[in-house]
Amino acid sequence: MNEPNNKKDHILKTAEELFATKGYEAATVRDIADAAGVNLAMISYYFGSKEKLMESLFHERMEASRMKVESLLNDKTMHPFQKVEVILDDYIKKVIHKQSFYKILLCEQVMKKNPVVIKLIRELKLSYAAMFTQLIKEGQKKKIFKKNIDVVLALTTMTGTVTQMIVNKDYYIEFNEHKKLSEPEINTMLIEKLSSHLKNIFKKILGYEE
Amino acid sequence: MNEPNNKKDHILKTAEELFATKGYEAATVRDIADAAGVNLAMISYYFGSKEKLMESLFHERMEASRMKVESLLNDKTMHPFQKVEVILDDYIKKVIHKQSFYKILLCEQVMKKNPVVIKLIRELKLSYAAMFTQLIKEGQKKKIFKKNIDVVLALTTMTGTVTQMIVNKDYYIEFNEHKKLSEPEINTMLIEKLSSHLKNIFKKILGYEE
DNA sequence: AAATAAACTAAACAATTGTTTAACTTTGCA
DNA sequence: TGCAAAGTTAAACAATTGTTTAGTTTATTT
Repeated sequence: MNEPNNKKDHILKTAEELFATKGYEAATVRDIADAAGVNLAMISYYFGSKEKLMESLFHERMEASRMKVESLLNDKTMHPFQKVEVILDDYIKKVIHKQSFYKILLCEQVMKKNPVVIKLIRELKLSYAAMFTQLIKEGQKKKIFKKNIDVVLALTTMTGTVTQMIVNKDYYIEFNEHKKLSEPEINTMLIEKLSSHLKNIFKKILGYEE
Repeated sequence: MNEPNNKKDHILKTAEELFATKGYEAATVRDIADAAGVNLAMISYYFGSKEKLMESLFHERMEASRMKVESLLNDKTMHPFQKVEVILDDYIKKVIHKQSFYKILLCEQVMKKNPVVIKLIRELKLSYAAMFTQLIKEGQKKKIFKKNIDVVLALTTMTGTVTQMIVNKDYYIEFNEHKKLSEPEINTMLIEKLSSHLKNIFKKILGYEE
């Protein structure tokens, strides 16, 4: 399931790991080739260049993690805050289960170097904001959410909290003395904690009283 | 403003800007030397190496932004939540006014490459957590804050929201149509928005009812 | 089986990297 | 003034970078 079935995907997966741990610039094509167990030239052969390898990674991963939002927005039966909860849980799981990619994403947002990557990120952010705006309006129309909600600020807290947790992970474990837990157990715990934490926060942000 | 080592500080400031925009690896010592208008060899002369230049930057900036917490914690007259508000405002202003450094800090937290830098970050994080824990305990003793507050999770939302805002800045301006504002005006607005946003959130996190 | 295309490799490529050298100029002070 | 220390420079250093080449092996098609 998670195992890449062909060589190209294997290189992509290896590159993802190295970009996340060493950074894009510091991870050389030789590092990637060695770690993937393939010849140096195979990276140019399959992707054209290191830069395009990065772009392929973003195309691949962002396509795979696209939200299934339309059905959620059009659902007339589900409660607006339940929809918010679904979005929060969906995002949290995505980030925690794909920490390597979201580390790369975070750094690329800071650098803004690769134009193709920037464009992909921009489109994702704006679609996210538009979707969330619509959802909030629905809740406001039903007098469930308060007026004058700052959408981008709300989403900034969502993405900021979760991505920052990737980086704070070790401190979190150390501070709360969860060292005995295995890696999957830690991730499950983080998802749990982040979920209730952000749902609680979003009640306040949206002015929702249950 | 005493500046005994003008040139060294100038190089440091230039390097900070380039590390923030291009990243540590991509910003070459020649880039830094050219941008600072100094000879290439001056960087090795003053700092020893590129790596130590980075470490000098962190020593310099983190020392300068050290919290004046002791007086805050020992203050018996100020309300616990007022203290939280002071901490939030202090952190927000620091990050917004020193965006370049906090971009670098963010990336370094992801990479974890330079041991000296990692150690500095770790010490800062743990001292922050310890300080905040004490503050929360004070509020709990006075029956103002609720029990079972996740300190690291709370701080993760604080740092995550603010640092993420640096990265979301352009989208925030675009989405809310604030393009006409100047850079200082934007920063003032961001500080204002983040302040009320996080104070609101922390009321919920701490279970504080005004 | 022969021919053609795809997959793969080791070696070489030019360019760039951080750092050092050795010579030169300026500064500070006895 | 004299002169050592500090500051500054252009040039060179070895190592590493991403990419390409030219050739070989493997797979597919006819």
